[in-house]
Amino acid sequence: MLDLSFVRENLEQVRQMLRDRGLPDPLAAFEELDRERRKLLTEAESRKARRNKVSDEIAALKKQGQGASALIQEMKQASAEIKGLDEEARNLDVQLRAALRLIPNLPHESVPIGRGSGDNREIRRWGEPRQFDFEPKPHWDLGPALGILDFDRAAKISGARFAVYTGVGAELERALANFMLDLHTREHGYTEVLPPFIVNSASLTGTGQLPKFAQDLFKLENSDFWLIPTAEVPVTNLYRDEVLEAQTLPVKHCAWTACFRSEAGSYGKDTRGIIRQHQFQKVELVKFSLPETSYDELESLTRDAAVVLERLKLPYRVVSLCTGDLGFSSAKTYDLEVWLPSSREYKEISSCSNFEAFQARRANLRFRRGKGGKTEFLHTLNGSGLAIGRTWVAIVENYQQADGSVVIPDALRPYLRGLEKITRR
RNA sequence: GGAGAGGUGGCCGAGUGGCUUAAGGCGGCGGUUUGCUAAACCGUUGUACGGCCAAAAGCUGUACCCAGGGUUCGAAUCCCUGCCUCUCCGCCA
Repeated sequence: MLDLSFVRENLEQVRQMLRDRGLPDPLAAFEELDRERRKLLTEAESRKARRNKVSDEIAALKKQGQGASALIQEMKQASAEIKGLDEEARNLDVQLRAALRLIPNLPHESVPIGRGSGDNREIRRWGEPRQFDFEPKPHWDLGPALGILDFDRAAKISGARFAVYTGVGAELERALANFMLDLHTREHGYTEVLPPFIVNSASLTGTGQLPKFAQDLFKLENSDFWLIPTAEVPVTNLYRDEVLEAQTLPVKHCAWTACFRSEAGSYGKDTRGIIRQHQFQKVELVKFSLPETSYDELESLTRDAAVVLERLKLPYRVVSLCTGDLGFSSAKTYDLEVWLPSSREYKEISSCSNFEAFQARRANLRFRRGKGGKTEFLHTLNGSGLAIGRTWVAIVENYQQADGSVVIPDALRPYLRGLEKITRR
């Protein structure tokens, strides 16, 4: 959410931003609503001031044993009027906030302007895609053939967009989680968190998934419980409504969780394999930062995520998302895209974003400089470090051999009791 | 699932409709005293949104005692609903 007075004072800039993002303008009535609301508020408040004063007078009169029925009658009337004014003001406030919550974040000035993924800017590449002397197979052929992935039984017990990992397939998934968590906690200075995978709607509103993106989420029946679409939600909300001390910043957390997404509206996209699933695992990196250092923190967070790919020797590139492709809450996003030989393209495996104060305002995440300082909204950042299922895919596809076996990258072998190769058994 | 007790400022804790401008204490901050430390003493103390002001300081208004409704001229206090915490019982990995 953007700051109300910021929008009030920079209406044209906000409108230009919406055009850059290619979105309709929800601000048509904004100025009028805002003005009317403030007028009502001032009126109601001055009447309340009078009511408070007269109530004291009534108390004083009664104490002296005098009657006050004329004043009480007057205040009865006044209270009814105040009630009406309050209600009108609240109405306008609800409308105003609804409009405000539908406005996406302002992109950082370094974000390229463009309409879609075609306008994203490549920042750098790492590693060379391997030259195969045979036709590389997709993971949805390799996995079932090796007996480490089972789509048929997943469809039976759950449905489409689910997978069962078996044997070394399951172990590989677990090894990747441990490998990533160890790297980020021991070498990159993140404190591990294992949060609930179910959160309430206040948390989802804090990070911006609600109210606009409810259709992407799984909701549990007869409750205010939702399955988390990413660890970003519980971890960013850890400090909701709290005031952190400036010297503790940046606070850096990593978390392994399962993630659940309804994938409504993605019919026909990535239908084969495990690229797009209703349930997947992810290690997430989350930072709470001072405003003035948040873009440095974005660079280092992106590096921290990229190190996972480098240790696994998986070729990747870094892309800066353009205004049209940028997420709702993000001011700037780098996608890490890993090379997938079967489709001969780079595929998103991590998305690292600086939200500036956008989430902090919604979730009321603040910090204080020194003892007497004013509270300020801090900046939040997060990125996958990495999506585990997609890393699993990248390893199986990039390390496949002509005979259908898969070599385990060196860095992962200690996590798989020294196993060097996955073969059909 | 059953029974009960609770939710008040950074923390502890008082507060049964107006004398509360939320007592008192702890902590924090500033000061006096002190060779230093400690102690004692004095002062001070939250958040949000408005108004006055060029701006800051300052002054001022409103709201906030878990949340949302209600009763009342007036609610931390009375009523209703919800959420959360704790204790005991039952069930359970």
